[in-house]
Amino acid sequence: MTTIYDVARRAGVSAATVSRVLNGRASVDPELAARVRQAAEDLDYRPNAVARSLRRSRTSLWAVIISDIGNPFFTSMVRGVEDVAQEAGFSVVLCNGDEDPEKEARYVAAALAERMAGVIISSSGRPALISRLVQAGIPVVAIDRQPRGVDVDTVLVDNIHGAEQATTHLVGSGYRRIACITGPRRISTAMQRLRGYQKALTASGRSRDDDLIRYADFREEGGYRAMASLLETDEPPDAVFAANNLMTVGAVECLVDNGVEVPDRFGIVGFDDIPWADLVRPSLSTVAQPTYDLGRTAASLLVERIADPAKAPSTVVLRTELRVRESSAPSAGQPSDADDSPRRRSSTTG
Amino acid sequence: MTTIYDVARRAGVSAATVSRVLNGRASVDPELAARVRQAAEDLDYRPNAVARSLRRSRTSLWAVIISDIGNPFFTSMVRGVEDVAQEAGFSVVLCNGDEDPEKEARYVAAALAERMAGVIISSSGRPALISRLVQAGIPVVAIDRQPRGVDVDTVLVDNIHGAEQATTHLVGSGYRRIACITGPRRISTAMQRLRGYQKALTASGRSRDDDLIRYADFREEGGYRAMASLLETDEPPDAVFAANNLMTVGAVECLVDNGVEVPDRFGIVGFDDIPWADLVRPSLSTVAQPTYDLGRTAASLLVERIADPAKAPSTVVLRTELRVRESSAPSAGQPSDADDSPRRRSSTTG
DNA sequence: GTAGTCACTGACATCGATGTCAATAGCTCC
DNA sequence: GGAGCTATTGACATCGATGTCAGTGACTAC
Repeated sequence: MTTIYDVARRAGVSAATVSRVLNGRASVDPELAARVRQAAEDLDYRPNAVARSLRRSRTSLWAVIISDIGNPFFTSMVRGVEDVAQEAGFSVVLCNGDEDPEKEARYVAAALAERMAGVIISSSGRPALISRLVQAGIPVVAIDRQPRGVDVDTVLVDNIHGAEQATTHLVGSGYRRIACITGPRRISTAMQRLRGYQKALTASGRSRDDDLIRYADFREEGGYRAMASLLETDEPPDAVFAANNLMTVGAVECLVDNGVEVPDRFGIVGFDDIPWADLVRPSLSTVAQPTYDLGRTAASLLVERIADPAKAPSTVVLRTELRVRESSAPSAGQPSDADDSPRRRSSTTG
Repeated sequence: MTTIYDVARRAGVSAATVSRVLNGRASVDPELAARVRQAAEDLDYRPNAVARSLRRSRTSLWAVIISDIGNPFFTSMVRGVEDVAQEAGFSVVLCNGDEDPEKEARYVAAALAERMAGVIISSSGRPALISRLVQAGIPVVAIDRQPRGVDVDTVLVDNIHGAEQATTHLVGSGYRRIACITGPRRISTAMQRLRGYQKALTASGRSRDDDLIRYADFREEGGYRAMASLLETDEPPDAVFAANNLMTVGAVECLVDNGVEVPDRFGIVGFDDIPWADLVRPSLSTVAQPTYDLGRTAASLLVERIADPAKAPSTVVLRTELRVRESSAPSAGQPSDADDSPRRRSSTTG
């Protein structure tokens, strides 16, 4: 690979001058500048980012550590991050924490070792990981999940309100025994969505029944198993609120496998939209999150923090939106166009 | 951040000795070594990967440049890469090319500038990008898509055979006018899958009709538009082979929106599986790819290439598997259990 | 004519880790 | 006892880009 010295030699100047020309930071004689540019082009010179990072003690890479690359929620978020990052002159690399604290720790270590310019993290692990980044002076933004006991910029959605709205909707649709499949206790979104569910039940005057709550793993299989376990109880529920998209899919698969009629016999609403929600039969009611905007917002916060590392951390909360589709609307409550639209084929035959 | 000199000072040795202890490359007095390790731990010392990379002129990061992070095909592949990378002591960062040659070029530039240890790329752009990496001496493996005119390690699936099998299956199911929605002409998989389709039609004695071919963009919207345009022709098809998963979803959405009965009036098979293929109604017949193994294989090739940069490039071709579900099986040809399983609700009413 | 200002340039140190080389000490062998 | 060997250690150069500082020449102001 050609270095700055090769360019300097070819242009007949010093390395310092080449650096000045290519970074445009100081004035250089136009004729010399032209020679340098020509030499750089002739040699197809590309500055060594490693050397530059070492000298400047900062890089131009952001690490986005997401907790499950297989979850479409994160992929859309990443696009939002990328778009802002690019405008600000950063490149984004993704790290797949995979809901595995070990794996996540490895990526945090890598981000530290590589002295990344910033980190956006949706943590499934210990808040200590985030503290470590903060202590090392690496700008961090937490996204989607709130790390406990660490004071960093954070972007969240109103989980409690979203879950409350979804549960209230199930109540309003006439379901009587509403269960909740939420995520691991250590993850803030799991607990907040559970709280929203409980709040809605209390508000509608229902008694609280912990037998109706399952803590799963935010994955499809976990949702399936949790649903199966709910169906096996003495008094099975007739509706469920699932705290993320993959578990919703798992729960529906379980219902289908057990021949339970959705939505007539059983209602379901999931937190977070899924792609192709319209293609699935019955189509799924969901609490949609502004995933792209989550990413954009987090990235903007990161840009600000990099510009001013001393500023006080802020938390941004974005709103969710309940999207009612077929899975939570028993035929009695359906809008009148339900049966003649070609996109709707609700199973009212059973 | 603490440096190697801080550790050296605290342990009362030279920086060289610290380096030796921590890398275990040369013999050091056990007592000194213990002091060094203690000091490193006391100070929570983490070697600066940037400085190390500069000195060694190689990093321990792999870049995986995928063409669409929203496509589940790639997410599963990435897991395969990660698992192998970890065993070999590398970290994987993902770059989202987003089917955009510009964006992809930026990530290739970043991989070059950062002197990444290796690159696995599913290129949507010009082969020149890959050549540039090769010329710079960066180990590269092409995955999923074959770059033209560049001699690098490559991992592919048998696209022609898979497409041929899918199309033959449509022929065998009794469909008569079978269309093909493929991807951009510049992408090898698009052209190979088209060729497989054509081969199958020729083999079954059908005449070739270029009006039945659409070149879309490998995305959902493109699939939708292509399907719409096929339906608008004077002699619309009664079946379609779609060359990737997202376009298949788009095509199905278009069919549903137009009230076309699948599979009785119209058959469809897509290349590459989708998650929740079983939840979608009608469930989709697909050509499944061994995505995880694709990733593992590519990663293994990369490990070998890094170990021996001079070895001759090899190409590995993995097999696909046709998964017949509802979307390509009109009721006449259905197996007998089609109508009483709770998972099957084919629309035989129309 | 001289001091002062300005634009421009190159030499040099620096970022942090590591490879190389020479120096030292301890040992064996004859 | 001295040559020869090995094990261990630190000083130093190095990777490539860039910030700093001093020096040069041209120009202006008095």
